[in-house]
Amino acid sequence: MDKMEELAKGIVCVCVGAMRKPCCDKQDTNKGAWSKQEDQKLIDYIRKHGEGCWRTLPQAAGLLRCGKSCRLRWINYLRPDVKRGNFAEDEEDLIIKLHALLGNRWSLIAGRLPGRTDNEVKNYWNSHLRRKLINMGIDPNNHRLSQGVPRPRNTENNTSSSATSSGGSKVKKPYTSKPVKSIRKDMDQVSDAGSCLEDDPSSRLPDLNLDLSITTTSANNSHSHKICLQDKDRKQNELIMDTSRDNECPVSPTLLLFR
DNA sequence: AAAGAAATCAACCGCAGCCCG
DNA sequence: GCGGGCTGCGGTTGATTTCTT
Repeated sequence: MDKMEELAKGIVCVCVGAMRKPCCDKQDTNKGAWSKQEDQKLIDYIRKHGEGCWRTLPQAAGLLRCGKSCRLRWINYLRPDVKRGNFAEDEEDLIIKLHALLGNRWSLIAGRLPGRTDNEVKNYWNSHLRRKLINMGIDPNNHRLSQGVPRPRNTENNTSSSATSSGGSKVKKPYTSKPVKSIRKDMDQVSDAGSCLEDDPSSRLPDLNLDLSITTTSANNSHSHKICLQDKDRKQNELIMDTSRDNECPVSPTLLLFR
């Protein structure tokens, strides 16, 4: 079936010469996991020539990969400034807040997390944070308190569970109320992220073509993120997301967003 | 110890937007 | 203004790892 489709595509491409070329000649490219040699070739080439021109890079670097694949491998894994390992609690909070603001714009979110890639943030959201919010009774798609999901009885328990998920050891099944597959089904039933902003015109975001800059300030026990939203007209608005963790506020910083 | 289930993450795919001729 | 090429993004898949029974 697949081969027939490929064949058919090929025939069509030959017949209509002006048609858009595929990003690479799939017959001549490797797929799947990268070998160490391939990684090294890519690193060496980019060190010499720099990033860019992904389409011609594989051939120039002697790689049997398509340009897209090279770019992805470099950005997500090989780039020297890629930060690997568990997400800090700060980073988790920031992702949740930015997701509430921006929706699934992973590259924008990742851009605010030094050393993190969009793919990593996306994976982390889908595997950890989504469930975390669900468990807290928050709809991860629109960041509203959801009615169908039981509210947390003890906030402290929930915040502590969040700490474990971001901690050093891998804690499996921190939020076992729902298997992933059923969560994915749920996704179909609720609107996209940010939709809550759409059904409430008063809270609609002005324009998401924003220049976001975030500064993290930590002093003593207080902790806050300042987010500067700069729109196309260079009109700047500052949004302070107070995530202070002092004793007055035993609630997870995450929930402050929904107050 | 083994098998099955669940979780994680790297990589692929297709589309949209930008840029340039 | 239009069309084609390239890049980047987000959704999805599938292999691998880890946990549970």
